[in-house]
Amino acid sequence: MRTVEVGRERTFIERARRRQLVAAAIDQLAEAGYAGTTLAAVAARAGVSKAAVLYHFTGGKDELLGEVVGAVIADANEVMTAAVQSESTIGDMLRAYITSNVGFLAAHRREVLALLAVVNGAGPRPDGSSLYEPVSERVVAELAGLLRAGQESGAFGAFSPMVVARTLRGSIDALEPVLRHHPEVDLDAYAAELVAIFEKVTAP
Amino acid sequence: MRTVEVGRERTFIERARRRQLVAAAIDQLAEAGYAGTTLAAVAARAGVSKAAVLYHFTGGKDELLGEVVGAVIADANEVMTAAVQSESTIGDMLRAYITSNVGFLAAHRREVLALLAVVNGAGPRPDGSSLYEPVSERVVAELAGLLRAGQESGAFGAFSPMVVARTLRGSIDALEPVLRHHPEVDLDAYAAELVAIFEKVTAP
Amino acid sequence: MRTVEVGRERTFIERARRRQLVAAAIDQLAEAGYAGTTLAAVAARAGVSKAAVLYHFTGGKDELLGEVVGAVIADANEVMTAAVQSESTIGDMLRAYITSNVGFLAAHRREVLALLAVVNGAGPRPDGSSLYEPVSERVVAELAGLLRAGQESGAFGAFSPMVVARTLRGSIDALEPVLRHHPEVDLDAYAAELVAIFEKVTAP
Amino acid sequence: MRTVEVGRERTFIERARRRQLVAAAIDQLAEAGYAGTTLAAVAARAGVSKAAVLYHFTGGKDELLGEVVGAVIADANEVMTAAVQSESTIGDMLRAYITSNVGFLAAHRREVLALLAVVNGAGPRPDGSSLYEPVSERVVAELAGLLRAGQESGAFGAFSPMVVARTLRGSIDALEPVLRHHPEVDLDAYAAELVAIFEKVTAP
DNA sequence: AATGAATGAGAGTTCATTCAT
DNA sequence: AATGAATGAACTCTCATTCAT
Repeated sequence: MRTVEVGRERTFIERARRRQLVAAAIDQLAEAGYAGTTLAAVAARAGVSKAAVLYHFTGGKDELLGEVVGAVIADANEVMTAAVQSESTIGDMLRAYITSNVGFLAAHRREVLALLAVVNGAGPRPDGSSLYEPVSERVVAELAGLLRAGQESGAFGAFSPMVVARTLRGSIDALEPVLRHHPEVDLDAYAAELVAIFEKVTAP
Repeated sequence: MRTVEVGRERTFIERARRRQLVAAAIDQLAEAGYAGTTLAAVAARAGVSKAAVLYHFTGGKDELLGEVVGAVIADANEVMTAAVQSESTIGDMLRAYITSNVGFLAAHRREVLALLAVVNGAGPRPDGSSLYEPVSERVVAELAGLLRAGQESGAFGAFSPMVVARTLRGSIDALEPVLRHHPEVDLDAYAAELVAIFEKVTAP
Repeated sequence: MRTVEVGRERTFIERARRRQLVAAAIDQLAEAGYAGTTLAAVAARAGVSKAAVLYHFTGGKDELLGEVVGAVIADANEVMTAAVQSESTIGDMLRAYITSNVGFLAAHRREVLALLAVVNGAGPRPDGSSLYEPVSERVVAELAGLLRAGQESGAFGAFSPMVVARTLRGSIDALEPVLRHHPEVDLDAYAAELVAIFEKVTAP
Repeated sequence: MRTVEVGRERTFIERARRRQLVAAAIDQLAEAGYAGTTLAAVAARAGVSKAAVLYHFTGGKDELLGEVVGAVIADANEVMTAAVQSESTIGDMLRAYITSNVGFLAAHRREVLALLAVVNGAGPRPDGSSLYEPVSERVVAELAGLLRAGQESGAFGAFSPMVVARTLRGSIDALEPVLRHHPEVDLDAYAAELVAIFEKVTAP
């Protein structure tokens, strides 16, 4: 019964409602976490009925949360890709990667908290597979690629690209409690510190 | 909310049962994640009834998971404190911190996966408070203290202790997917890489 | 409950649409059964919106399914009445009843499956009343009348007209699984067997 | 999560509760039909909560209704097998089949109405397969076997065993509206009429 | 004539928790 | 010390129906 019409056209109003519902879901996730994000809560936040949410997201909660994840990742990707690609040296690219990433976190606290809530909250599937971990692993792999390229070009020194990539991702993800509980922290300064740290790490 | 009935005596058998149930909870958390860890699942794993779990953990699921967190943290603390305190220079202490931490991860995969499942999976309480984040924050603060001491003694160079502390914690927590999905990774080598990284970062 | 708005005029287009929707409902009933026949499914099959179905069938699902029942029964009636009335002896009439009925089943599998789906699937109303059983009872009563007339004219022997009428109806309705799952069965031969059976039963 | 411990032991109380719930389901099915038989209705009838029903029938509604079907079929089988096997000639067996079957209907109206409600109401599965039709088909096949044996022994005349078997089943199933709406009908007499009918049909 | 949007009522199901035994 | 039985609250999801446009 679940129609999977891939390229299905959407009206303007429908797109607006979907955006509104995704926004409500993001807010709810950021504030109440994965477990606290029920369809009822999202619907109430958006001022509509539960059924309305399911009307717009035929795929149910999965589709809604999937859209949250997709939307935030797409936004972040856009910002970061632009920042990284506008640089010419690999060292500058790494700097841009860090600063644009932290910048995105600072500018989209709620979105990022929501993303982390979903990715951490949606445990392993009953069959053991994991829904979102492949995404993270891909991100780490790409980052490792950048680092390895830097080494090959002589811009970076010796280190294990995978370990440093994982370390960098972990360093950025570790900002979650800061986002949530320490809004007073100056994230630009934080980004500058991170840049300094990874300059030391990658120095030739 | 965790009741701390001061002076509550426990018989030997009772302590044994509690330990058994905590172990079952750890296994369940490591395999099925936070959402997959229901009282029924834990009880079944331990071969007892749901009611038995609640008999031993009057505080309900919260108390059980709290005990999981407490037990794993206590174990880790013991190992790491011993390792760190057996060193004499601050640099060696940092190295010991990292290697003993990764060593603990390697030796207690299930426990650590369980701990992370609880800490990441248990969202904010309905009242907004957070159950486990203070623990992490305390850990970060202690680590920052160590780093700051190193700076004051001249053993370490200039950097933001809080940022590096958070970075180090994030780096270690980022090992979770490795623990879960890449058992082939040599964690001793990984620890050595991490040591190298943070030697560069803290170098005077 | 079926509203009979006397004198309600319908345009040509409206009648066509209704016929189309009834046809879609028949197809859906035949394939997916009573439970699988939702307004959404019928609308999708007809290529219109759910709301369109309700626009044409103000009485809602009840009216739509009622029309299905009515249409199929009317069709069957027409065929069978013609067949029966073209015979002159009562014995021939009974034969014609059976063969034309099975013939209708063979020629209108989908319609008959749909009819049976509705009649068997629609349970008693909440108030206890039954929507379609009166129809069946009327059919049985008419058939019993034919049999009784045969007895009074001396063409048939002794038997309970009501029991034989019910038996004959049951015999024909028992063809449902054949229609659905055994399309290879030769229904003409089946009809001939039924005729033979009821000739024995009604023989003087 | 659904444990399928086949040979699972049940306590006395549990068996009693299950029987009670099956009885409540039978009553509900007989009175309100398949669609009217919700877990809430069954639970209310039994004076327990919905959750209690699911506590005793881990498999949910499917298991409950399956038990209804199984129980009624087992009861009917017992009665009819005993009746048929206590006869020595095939002709007597057929008579016993009919009378014991109608006798069971008379003595267990509600059970039989419930059985028919489930078998007719549970439409085709989404995958197209049917849950209970195989049962009916098996019954028809067995009956046809009996008839064929009668023919081979010379006790019965010429006819199609499958058609007569289907006809007999249909004849008995056609008693449903009588059970439901005509409690005044004398079912012993009805059975005698059926016996007479099928004696004529099977006469050598 | 027809629809997209929205909804309320109710479905089956899960789970932490209570309580008499 | 431990349990079987039971429950209430909450969850996701389905469906016939309404209504402004």
